Amino acid sequence: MTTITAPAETGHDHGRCVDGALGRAEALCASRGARLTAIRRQVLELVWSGHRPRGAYAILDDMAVEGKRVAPLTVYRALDFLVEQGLVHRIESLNAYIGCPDPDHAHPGQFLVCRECGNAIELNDARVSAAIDACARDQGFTVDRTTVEVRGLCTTCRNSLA
Amino acid sequence: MTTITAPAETGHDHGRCVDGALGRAEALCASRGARLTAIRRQVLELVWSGHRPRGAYAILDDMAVEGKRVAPLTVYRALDFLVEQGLVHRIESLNAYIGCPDPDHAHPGQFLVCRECGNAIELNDARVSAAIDACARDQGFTVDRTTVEVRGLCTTCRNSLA
DNA sequence: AGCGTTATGTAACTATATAACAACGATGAG
DNA sequence: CTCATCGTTGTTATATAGTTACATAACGCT
Ligand SMILES: [Zn+2]
Ligand SMILES: [Zn+2]
Ligand SMILES: [Zn+2]
Ligand SMILES: [Zn+2]
Repeated sequence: MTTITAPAETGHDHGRCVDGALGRAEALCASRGARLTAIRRQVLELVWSGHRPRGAYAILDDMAVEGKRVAPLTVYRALDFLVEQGLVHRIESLNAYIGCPDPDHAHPGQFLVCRECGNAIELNDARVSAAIDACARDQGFTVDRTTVEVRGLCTTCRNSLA
Repeated sequence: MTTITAPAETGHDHGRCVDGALGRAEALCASRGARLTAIRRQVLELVWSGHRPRGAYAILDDMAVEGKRVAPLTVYRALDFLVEQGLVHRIESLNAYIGCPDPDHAHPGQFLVCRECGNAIELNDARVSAAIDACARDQGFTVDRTTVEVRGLCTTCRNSLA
């Protein structure tokens, strides 16, 4: 199984994309009895403002109105909640966060991150997971969490640089 | 091919371990015309002070003598050099650095990091690399660099917690 | 309403990393 | 050997990322 999110499809209607994500989040939280409060919802929406990972402080800036800034903690708490619920993934190599297109099914998170456009494509490839699990098993290592992040150049950017 | 470093072998003589790493570094830099200066050598030695990833500021503390501290930049510059030469890997999920046991052959870096003892085992498993490359190819993505980090519990710690 | 739990506010602080510019020092050409 | 050059290091300031401690407010149940 390989699930793919295409961030920069031609004709991509991002408003719809965000609405879908927020809708799934509402439903998921409701079904779990988790509270998607106003702040958490706003942070989730801001994480989804594009398909490139967004840093906590960028979100913090987004939330400022008329010189009034929320505290970093407010954002980090919301992000912690969203990550816990699987609505958002953290990209370790960028210290940034990105919305998950498929929060209903638990999965690690494997990402291709373009160095030019900054977009991140989420994969969840069974071959990769299986290979990692096999290695861990060989070492007698019990896996909690895996981080797979690939930096490089996406198709679109490669073509446009040619 | 699966290369393994066992950080916590019983009877592991760490002095020898460090000497070996420094020797390989000397030879490698000499063969490349790269300059392993006193500072760089010291930072490499401190990275190798154990088999757990060490943060830049921890190294900075290590280097302080009688209240005299070097600047962060000094450490970061040395680490940049060491990473560039493949003598050290950066662990993204910990913002920390660890010595590479096999700097002579270029390789990404795949790590199992124990949540209890903090030790990191470096793997370089061809199955994992192949699976990732295949995914990237499927997406038309050109790979620069891959980050594979697995967090969990090592054999030793699992047994001692039992 | 009363009460425990969960979420948010506020402030100060720690940790991680980079920028800009000056000074030093090894190396090689002349 | 001397000077010019380039890579390395020093110094100071600043940017970015994340946490601790404690107070207050909202919610959800009885
Ligand atoms: Zn996901
Ligand atoms: Zn791109
Ligand atoms: Zn290595
Ligand atoms: Zn362990």
